[in-house]
Formats: sequence, structure tokens, C-alpha cells
Amino acid sequence: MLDRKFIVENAEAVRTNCVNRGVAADVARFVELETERKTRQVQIEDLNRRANEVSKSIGKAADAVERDARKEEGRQLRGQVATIRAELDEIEAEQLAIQGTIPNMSHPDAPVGEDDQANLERAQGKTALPEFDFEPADHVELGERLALLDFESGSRVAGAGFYFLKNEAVLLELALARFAFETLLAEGFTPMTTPDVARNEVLQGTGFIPRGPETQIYSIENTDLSLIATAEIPLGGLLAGRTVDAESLPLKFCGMSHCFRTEAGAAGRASRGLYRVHQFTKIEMFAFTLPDQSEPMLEHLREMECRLFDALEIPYRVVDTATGDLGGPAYRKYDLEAWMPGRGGYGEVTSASNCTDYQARRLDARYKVKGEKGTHFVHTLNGTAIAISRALVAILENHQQADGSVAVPEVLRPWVGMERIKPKQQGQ
RNA sequence: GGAUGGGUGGCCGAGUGGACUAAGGCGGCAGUCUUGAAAACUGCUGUACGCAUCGCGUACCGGGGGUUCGAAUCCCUCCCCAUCCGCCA
Repeated sequence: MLDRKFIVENAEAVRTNCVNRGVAADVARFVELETERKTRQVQIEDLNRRANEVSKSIGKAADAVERDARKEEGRQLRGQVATIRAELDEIEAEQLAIQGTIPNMSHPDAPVGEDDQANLERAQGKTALPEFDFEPADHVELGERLALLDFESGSRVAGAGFYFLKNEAVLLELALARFAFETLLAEGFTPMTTPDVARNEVLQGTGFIPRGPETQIYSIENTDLSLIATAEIPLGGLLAGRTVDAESLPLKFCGMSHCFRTEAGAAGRASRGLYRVHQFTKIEMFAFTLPDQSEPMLEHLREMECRLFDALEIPYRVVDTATGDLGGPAYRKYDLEAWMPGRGGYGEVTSASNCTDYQARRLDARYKVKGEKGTHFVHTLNGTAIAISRALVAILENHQQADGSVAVPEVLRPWVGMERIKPKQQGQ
């Protein structure tokens, strides 16, 4: 969320930004409430001060009569505090509700627009679009022919949206993970595997809504735990409620986790195959930085994503996300969209966001400069290194061959142990 | 799952109703001393918010609630951690 003082002092800019982002948030009401809140705050502090003075004077009271009189005075004061406190709580609750709906400010270069139609292509990958001298298959059909994907069993076991990977698909998953980690380790990222569940508090801190009608999150009954939708959640939680020394920043992590998403309301929307599933494995980058480091860090994350997908020989474009499509926490966001011959178009495979201090404020993740008074909020960034399921779509569809096989990208061969994935006989 | 003990300021750690709303130590910062450093000595050293001309105030001792004029301290409740036992990949 945004800082309340910032909202009040920049009400007009915040309001305009809400419009650009397509969010209806009552900024004016927030500002109005802030005045109300401050009045109450000052009243309460004054009453508390007087009550504290009274309390201290009781020990020194001359006699029982005076003591009783002072006690009564104290009771009165504390009673008044309780009344005003209740009003203040109500005001704060309303403010917090509004504050939660106000999105982060937007980078001045982010394209202004309602939705992904307004996204701006910034660059293209090194790999040219494939030209097939045959009718290319989509990944579902390839998965079938090569015995790599089993959606039917997945849905029998866990329901629609779940799947089994098998045979070389499993090797590809492991190879992709290994490849991503090797690349990122060389760049100073600290590798992590994370809990696949997290406290709802951590979900909320990172900006995810664990419950409610439009939630995308699976929650675990009778606990305050949810299945994570991305390693961004536990990695962001690493510094939740903590204050680190400024010198220790930036911190770069890459975490592998399973990701679980209910995809409520997404039925029918490109729902075939691996593109939109309830569970997948993902290697995610996450960074905590000083404020002036976050913009270069976003470029760094994007650069890593490009390097990974160039190495996988997958054609893609880099898109600068439009204000209306940024979501709540992002200040700026780049997506990599890979070419997917099966759909004859681009599909999102990664996403890198600079959340500035928006996420950190909710997480309460701070840094402190030695010798200076006070603390500041860190900046947080996250970016997909490789989301296995979507990477598999792109690999299978782009590297398919006329003979029905799929070429394994050069960089993965050491781990997959073969150059080609060949069609199987029935039952394999 | 069973038993026990715990959660206090950057860290260690004292503190069972009012004497600074946290002793003492470590670490950190500044100064004295010293050719320089170390040691020693002296002082300072949490965060947030508010008011304000140095400064003052309010809140915070795991979270929430309660008792009381007054709670780190008493009560209720939840969470977490540690150790041992059992079970187990």
C-alpha cells in the first residue's frame, strides 16, 4: 500500500493514477478521514497524558479521600479515551479499506491504457519465429504423441487443471530448473527452495488475498495457511517484519516452489493443456533493494529472463505492461511473451515487476542506514525465471520437427541426456 | 501426538502492580589519553506517530482481549520457539 502521508500530500496525482489503472478508489474520502483521524489521535494522546499524570500522583496522595478522588478522575479520563478510541478504530478501518484498494504509483514511462491491448512491445528475443514446412501441432497433441503429458489421469486424481508429467517431460522439468539455477547462481542470486504453504498474513503482506469470492488461492481448512501461488510469497516473507542494514542490500534470491492457483473465473480462457493449470513448478527471482537500486534491478531481472529464453532458443517479445494491466503492487512490469505456434500467437511466460516500497510497507520490511536515525522501507522486485509449465508449452511447440519429434534445446541436453524426444508406442 | 520450559530494546540478559514507561553486560557512535592503534576512562546509543523554536508527548516488553487510577509484571485466549519422548520421509 501507499504511505498515508503520501496519499494526502499527493491526492491529485494518486487519484489520476487510480483512473489510469482503472481502479475506483475514494481518495477524497481518505483525505477527509485523515483529518478526522489526526484530531482523534491528538485528543487521545492528550487524555492519556493527563491520565498518566493522575496515576502517578496517586502514590503521593496525602490521604484516602484524595486518593479516591484521583482514582475517580483517572477512571473518567480512561473512559473518555475508550470512547474516542472506538471512533478512531472505525476511522482507521475505513481508511485501511480504501488504502488497500489504491494501487502503487506508475512509472512515468509505463504505457497508459486500460488493459493488455495497450501494452507496448519493447524488444524481441534473438530467436526468429519458426517456419514449419508442415502443419505444426499444439503442445497437447505433442504431449500425447510423445507420451509426455497425462491430463486425463491428472483430472481423475485431482480434478480438471491438474496433470501428470511423464517421461522426458519430467527430465525437461528437472533440466529447466537446473539450467535456471546455474544461470542465476553465476549472477549472485542465492538459491532457495521454499515452503509451498505460507501463513495468510504473509500472503496479505505480499498482496495476495487468501480468502473471499475472487481469490486465486487454495487455503487449508482449519488453519491460517494457504498453498502459495508463487515463490514470491515465501521469498517476500523472508524480510517480513524485519529491518536490515542498508549495506546488506541488494539481496537477490531465486526460489523454486510449486505454485497453486484456483484460476477462479478463468474457465474457458485458453484453458486447454498446460497453459493455465492449477499447479506448476516455478523458479522465481526476488530482490530486496535500496530505493535507488530498484530501477536498475528491474532491468537486471528482465535481462536474466531474456538470457534464459534466448538460450532456450524460444522466440519472444518483451512487453512493457500498461497501467490498466499492472495489478496493485507493481510500479512497472515487463512480461516476456513467448511465441506459441499452437495458438498462433504470443503467450506470457514470465513477468518481472518493480513493486518499489508498496509491498514492503505491507510486509513491514525495512532497512536502516548506519549512523542515521530511523528506518526506511526497502524496495521489492520479483520476476519469473522459468515457469515450467509454460516453458514446456513454448519448447514443445517451437522445437517440434517434421518427423513428429521435438528437439531438446542445446543448453538442456546435458541434463535431459538426449537431442530428440521421439514419438512413443501406445502405452509408454 | 505426549511432557516441560520459554518468547523483554541490534545481541545477551535482569525485572511478578507505581521511584525513567526496562537494571547490567556486549556491540555501535563520539570524546579524553596516545606518534598511531589497542587498552582504559567519560558520555551518547530502539522504533513509529503526533505537537513543537533547543525540545516535549503518546504508543510499543510474541498477537489479541480483560482486571486496575496504574500492567513487562495479574487473568483469559491465540500464535510461535526450544528441549526430551513417541512416530516418521
